[in-house]
Amino acid sequence: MVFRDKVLRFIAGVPRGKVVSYGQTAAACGYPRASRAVGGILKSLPEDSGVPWWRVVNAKGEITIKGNWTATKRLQKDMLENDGVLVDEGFKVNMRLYRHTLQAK
DNA sequence: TCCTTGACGAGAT
DNA sequence: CATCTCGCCAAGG
Repeated sequence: MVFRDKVLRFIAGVPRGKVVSYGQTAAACGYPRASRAVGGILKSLPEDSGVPWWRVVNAKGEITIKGNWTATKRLQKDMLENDGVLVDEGFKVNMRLYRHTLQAK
């Protein structure tokens, strides 16, 4: 199992209405400090991956997307709101309310 | 194999 | 709260 696959699998496990941070995802995959790598993976994520990439935001709960691949801040915001997650004007979500936590603690 | 790239993060200023 | 700096890492050229 490659890091990339573990990441995708983890994200695929994030339930609707919840979000996770890049760092949290990296940690869940065994690399607490590979948050940046996670971003790199999502950047090159195939469109038909079926992975809910929009449920991944940075540690502050902010949508930190830059360019315009298939994804844009606007799109991610729509996807999240469609999930029932509130996104404010600054493209931020309240992590305290929506952060997805693993079963154990 | 070395070098560059970021959808990052935590801390200091 | 806005910036800057530095550390971390998988991927790709």
